[in-house]
Amino acid sequence: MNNSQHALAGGRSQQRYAGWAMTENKPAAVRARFCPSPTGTPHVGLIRTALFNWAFARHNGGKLVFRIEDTDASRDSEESYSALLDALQWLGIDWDEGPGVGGEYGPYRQSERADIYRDVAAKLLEAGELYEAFSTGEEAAQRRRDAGQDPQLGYDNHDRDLTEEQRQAFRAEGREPVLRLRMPDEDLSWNDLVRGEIEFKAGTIPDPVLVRANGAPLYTLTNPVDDALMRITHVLRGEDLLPSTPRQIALYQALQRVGVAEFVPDFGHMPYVMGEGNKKLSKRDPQSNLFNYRDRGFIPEGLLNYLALLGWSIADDRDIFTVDELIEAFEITKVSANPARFDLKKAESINGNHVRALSHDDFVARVTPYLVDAGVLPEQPSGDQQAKLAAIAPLVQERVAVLSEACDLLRFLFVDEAEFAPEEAAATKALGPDSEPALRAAIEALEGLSSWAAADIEQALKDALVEGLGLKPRKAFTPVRVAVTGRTVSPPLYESMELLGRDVSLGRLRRALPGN
RNA sequence: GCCCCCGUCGUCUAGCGGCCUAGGACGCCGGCCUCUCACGCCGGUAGCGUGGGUUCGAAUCCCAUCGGGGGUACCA
Repeated sequence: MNNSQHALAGGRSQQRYAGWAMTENKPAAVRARFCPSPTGTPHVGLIRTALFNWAFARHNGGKLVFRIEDTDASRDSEESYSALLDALQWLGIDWDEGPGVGGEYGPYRQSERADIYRDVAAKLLEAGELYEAFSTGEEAAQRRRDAGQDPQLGYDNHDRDLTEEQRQAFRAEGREPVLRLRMPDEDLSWNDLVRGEIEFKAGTIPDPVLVRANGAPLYTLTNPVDDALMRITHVLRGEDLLPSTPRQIALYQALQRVGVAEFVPDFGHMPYVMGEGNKKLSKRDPQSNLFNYRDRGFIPEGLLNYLALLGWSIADDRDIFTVDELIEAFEITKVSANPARFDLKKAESINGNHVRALSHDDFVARVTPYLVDAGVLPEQPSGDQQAKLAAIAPLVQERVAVLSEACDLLRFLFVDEAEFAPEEAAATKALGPDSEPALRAAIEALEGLSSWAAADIEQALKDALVEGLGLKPRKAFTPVRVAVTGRTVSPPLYESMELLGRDVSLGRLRRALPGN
C-alpha cells in the first residue's frame, strides 16, 4: 500500500497527490472513463463512446469517471463544454466522478492539472524515461532523407543520447528542448477487449513528444498520466486512438517504474460511426451533430437504443430494449470491430418503438415543447388547448417516429381560424371541382346532427357519402379530411372533427366549397 | 512508403467447425386491416470480397490476395 509513497518527490507532492497511495494490484472494481476534448458540438460517435463506457461501468457495478481534456486552448471552448454536459444530461448518462460531482482524484479538467503534469514530467525526466530533444521536425526529416529513408517514418530518435555538452551547446544557440519518451526495444502488444491480440513491432514507433518546448504537456502525456492517477482500469475509446496505444503502454511502464502508475489498464477500441460513403462521420457533417437528433424529436430512450446497436446487439432476434436492459446485458467483448454506418431510417424506426411505449401523459409532456417551438401552441397553452392535446395525443403518438412529426399532424387543431387554410398540394389534389358533391353532402349531413361525437359524425358521414352518394370510402373522405385538417394525412378524421367542434368543422367545410 | 485495424443481405447485425438450403432488424416490394397516414399482422427481395489450402464437413481454422479505413504532429 505504501511502497510507492517513497518514490514520490517530496512531502508537498504527497499531500497534493493523495490519490497516489497505491497498491500493487489493480482495483477490484471497474473504473472506466469518458474523456472528451471540448471542441465543437457533441458527435454521435463520441456519445456512443460515452454510452458504451457508461454501460460497461454500470454493468460491472463500477465507476464512470468523466474527465475533460482541455489542454489545447486554441481548439477548446466553454460552449462546447456546456454542450457536452447538456448532451449527457439529456440522455441520462451520468458519472460518478468528474465535473459537478467531484471525486477523490480531481480536478477533472486537465486545464486545472498543469502542475501535476509538470511534476510527473520532471520525475520521468530525472529517471531517464524522458529525454530532451532539440531537433526540429525539418532536421529529423532531412536526416531521414540523407540516410535514404522516407521522412514519413517520423522522428529518428537522434537526440536520445545527447551528452551534457551537446545539450548546453543547443541551449547556447537559443533552442529549447521538447521532452520525448524513450520507447522500449521490445514489441508492444495487448489483448484488445474488442479486437483481440494486437502487436506492434519494436522500432516502428518513434519516440513521441510528451511536453512541448514551452513546457505545455501534450495529450500523449496527460491522457495516460490521468488514467494512471485516476486508477482507470479499462480504457474504452474510438479506434482512431488505437495506433497511439503502444506508446501509451510504454508510458505506463515508465510511469510504473517511477511509481506513478500501479498497473497498465485494459484497452478496448471501438469502431467508428460512419456517415454516407466510406468516411468516418465528420464533425462538420450535420448528421454527426447529436442535437440535430434531439431537435428532430428523438427521445433519449430511442436514440440510446439505436446508438447501442451501432456495434453491439442484445440478442439475435431482438433490437428494441430499454437502457436498463442494455446495462444488464452489455458486454464490451461482444462489441463488433467493424465500423457502422449511421442509418437515419432505422434510427427513427427504433425511436418510434420507444415513442409508442410512452404513457399518454408522458408523450404529451414530451411533445409539448416541440409544438411550442413550431408555433403550433403558445408558450402557455390554455386549459382548452391542453385538453384537446390530451385527447388527441394517443392518436398521434402511434403515428410518429420522432416527436417533431406531431407538429404538422396537429397544427389544424390549434391554428387561429382566420389563418387556417388547407395545404396547397392537398387542396389541388382533393378539393377540385369534383369534390363539391361530397362536401355538400357532408355539410348537409353534419348540420342535421344533434350530437357532435366521433361515432355520430362517422355514422352521418358514412350514410351520406358512402350510402347516399355511393362513393368509395377513400374518395368520400379525402375531400372532407383535407377541408377540415388541411392535409391528406391526419389523425383519424371523426375524432379530429369532434375535437375541432361543430362550428369550426362546418365552417371549414363550407369554405372548402369550390368558389369560396 | 511504413505501421495498424476492418471485410456476412443496400444498411446494422447473429454466427465461434456440423443446429446454416446463413437467423433477426431497418429499408424495399406485395397482401391483410382500414376514413387517410401510421400501428399491427402475413408473405417476399437480398449477403458470407476473391483464390488456395486444412477437414468427412468451413461464414467459422490457415495462407495468400483484393478492397475499405485509420495512423504516421511540438492536435486530441
